[in-house]
Amino acid sequence: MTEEVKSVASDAGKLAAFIERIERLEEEKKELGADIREIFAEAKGAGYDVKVMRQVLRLRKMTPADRAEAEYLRDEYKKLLGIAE
Amino acid sequence: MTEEVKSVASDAGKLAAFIERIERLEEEKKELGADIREIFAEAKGAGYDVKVMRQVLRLRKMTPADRAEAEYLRDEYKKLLGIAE
Amino acid sequence: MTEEVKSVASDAGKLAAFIERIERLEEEKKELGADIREIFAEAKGAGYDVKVMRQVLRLRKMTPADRAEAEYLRDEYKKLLGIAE
Amino acid sequence: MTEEVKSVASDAGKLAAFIERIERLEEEKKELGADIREIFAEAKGAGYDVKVMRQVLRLRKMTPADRAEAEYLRDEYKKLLGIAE
DNA sequence: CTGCCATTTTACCGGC
DNA sequence: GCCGGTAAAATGGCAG
Repeated sequence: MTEEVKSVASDAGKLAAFIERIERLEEEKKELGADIREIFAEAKGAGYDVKVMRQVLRLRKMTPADRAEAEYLRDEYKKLLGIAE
Repeated sequence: MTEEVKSVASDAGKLAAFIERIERLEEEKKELGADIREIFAEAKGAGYDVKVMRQVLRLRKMTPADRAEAEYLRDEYKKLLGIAE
Repeated sequence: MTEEVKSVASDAGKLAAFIERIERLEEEKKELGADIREIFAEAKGAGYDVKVMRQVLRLRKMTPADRAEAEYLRDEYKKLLGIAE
Repeated sequence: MTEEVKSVASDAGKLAAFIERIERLEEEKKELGADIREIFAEAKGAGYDVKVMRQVLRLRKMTPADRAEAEYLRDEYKKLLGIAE
């Protein structure tokens, strides 16, 4: 007596609801992205270097172990290629 | 003759404030991403195909964009023809 | 149980070789960019409007892409309809 | 007796020639890009970390002064934000 | 010098 | 769990 096999056209409204909820959330996400860009612009106006800020943000996201690993690799590659410290 | 404008040692708190505001917003963005994934999971549980849903979302996004594109192309051609003859 | 697979201290020459091949190709790319700019300059000297030329180039690139796009959209819709009914 | 005011439809062939030369060069540029991506893939297959390779390439492009400046700024920001060395 | 556009780069997500 | 491709973001370059 399986009545629920695969949702099809019958509950189109349900699918539409899912889609719309997702679209709403994506819209909010987009706005947050805009807010973030605004803050970077503001920081730039205050004399900070946006690129470096992004690097730092990346570092703060990493665990200490990841950070160590990343720095280790970069240093090794630099050594192998003869880039001065 | 100060050419050095980049903010550095001064305003430790200001930089930190910018960074923290950004991190807060990124956190919210991340949460929205999680919410969206949840809805997909829910829809999947209701028998919908996630891949198809993503296609629908993409199409809904693209279709208006495409219309704008087509209009843009027409405009460009008109401009070019206006110049050439 | 070596879990460390990332190449590091070994093969200094190998890494350097990869890097140098890439740098060589990037160099060539850059030169092509310069050649292109030169042609624009030449065309400008011959009385053509660079901006318009760029539009023409863009249109010539986009028009086929757009056709592909339209076909793609049709396919997607067909697929979706095929599933829904 | 200015005969050369603005090139127009009359020398359409000339414009076409410029356009085609440019398109040819752009095509070559694109191929070089593909070649580069291929090398990265090869390096990856050999166990190298592509992301780090890109960092190193960037470093190699910088002058020592730029490099020092970038590292100085990054370190300062890290200090200000309390990121451990 | 600023804004725009193209390219590159990063992050995400489903599939294997 | 990793890899691949795909979409968004960011960076760099150019014309104005």
